[in-house]
Amino acid sequence: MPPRQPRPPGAEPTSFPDLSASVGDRIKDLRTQRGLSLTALAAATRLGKGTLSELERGQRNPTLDTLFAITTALSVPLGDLLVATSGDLGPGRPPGPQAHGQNIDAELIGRWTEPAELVEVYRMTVGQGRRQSPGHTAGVIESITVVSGEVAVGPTDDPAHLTSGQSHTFPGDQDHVYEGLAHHSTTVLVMRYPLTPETTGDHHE
Amino acid sequence: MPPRQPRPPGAEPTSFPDLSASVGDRIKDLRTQRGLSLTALAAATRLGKGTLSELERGQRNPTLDTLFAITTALSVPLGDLLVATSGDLGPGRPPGPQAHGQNIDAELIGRWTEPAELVEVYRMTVGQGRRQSPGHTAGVIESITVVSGEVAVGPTDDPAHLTSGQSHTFPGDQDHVYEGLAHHSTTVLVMRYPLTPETTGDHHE
DNA sequence: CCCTAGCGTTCTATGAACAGAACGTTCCAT
DNA sequence: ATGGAACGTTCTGTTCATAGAACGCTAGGG
Repeated sequence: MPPRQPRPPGAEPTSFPDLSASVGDRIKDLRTQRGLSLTALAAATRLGKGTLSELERGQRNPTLDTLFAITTALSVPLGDLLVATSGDLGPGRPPGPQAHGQNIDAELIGRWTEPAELVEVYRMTVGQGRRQSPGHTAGVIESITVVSGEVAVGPTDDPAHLTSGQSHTFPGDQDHVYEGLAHHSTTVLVMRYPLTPETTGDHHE
Repeated sequence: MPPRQPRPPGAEPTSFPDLSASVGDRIKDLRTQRGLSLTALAAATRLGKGTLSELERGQRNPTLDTLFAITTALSVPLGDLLVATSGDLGPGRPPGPQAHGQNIDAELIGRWTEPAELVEVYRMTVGQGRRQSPGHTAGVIESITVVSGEVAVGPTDDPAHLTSGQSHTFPGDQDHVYEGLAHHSTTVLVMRYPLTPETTGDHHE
């Protein structure tokens, strides 16, 4: 569907139902592609689910903040909402942008490839308590920066104790632990996966 | 869900623009490029010129309709406003001691509010050379994690030397430096702006 | 000196975007 | 059947983006 027509002078000054509708369609496509419910996307974006419901049906005129919250949760560039061309979102990426643990939530906010590695950036919130993580694929390196709260992270036998503003880097391919020491902690997690020839890169600048 | 950005009184706009500010800068650039006054652009877009004035200064959170009206009047694609975080960082700010300068690109990939602060996450790429950054608004804290390459960052008089996987945290409200030591470096930058309850609005009703 | 004309900013009222709760539905488990 | 869990929709009150007017500023002309 054409996203919209450049409105000739004399048309309605307010509200372009075409535009809102096409953006809404696009959001719904992206959401369902990932198998997310409205409730899940609402949680990931921190938007009201009523808001999303009406947005998807073109009954709202979203603000820039709202659009940005949605695109980052869905990990697409902002422009992707505005070119309603039914662009499929590239290869893989079935799992969706966020993962749940009892105590841990991770939302993918950035992902790109370097010459020799794939980089993913997560916003991770950690509730109080300890959580073991088995090693991931070989060669993975994790860097965590604490935004708020207090955590102990790192190799199971030698975790680092971090508070606001502190960072730590450790190998992600051996068992490690995330332990929330405050009631609620927010962190930024950078994961770097060595690029094997099979791991085909993704797009996005 | 992000309620509203902090706009500390009397402070210059940050040179790591938040989303609204960067879009505002972009609009102003495009408008002045064309020799248009606010009044003229208001007429062309059928928006209030007060609206445009505040938009350009990052004091509003425009809706999709508003953005569309502006882009069509200026005949640029909508996406042109939204990638405004790429490119030069801080419009022509510092004639400082930068040797090669300008070689910095920052893309906003995450943004949310904590109870007491606004958090922004950038993917920042740094070319070789040194770049001074003037202090941003009071209380800002920056944390940088190097993904690839090699940089020296921090307070101008005491920068830290970082390579892949290393991180550093420093106050962003005093002069600091970003220096790329490798030909090309990629980093993740976390900026935290204190949210003081009263700085939310410059006017009240 | 006024005056007027253009500029960008600030003010005021209104309507809409928003969060969150309440609702109706469907689909399981018991 | 009955409960409850998940879904998407609708409702309600609050916040904020918007239009347009009023304002202050800087010329330039008579």
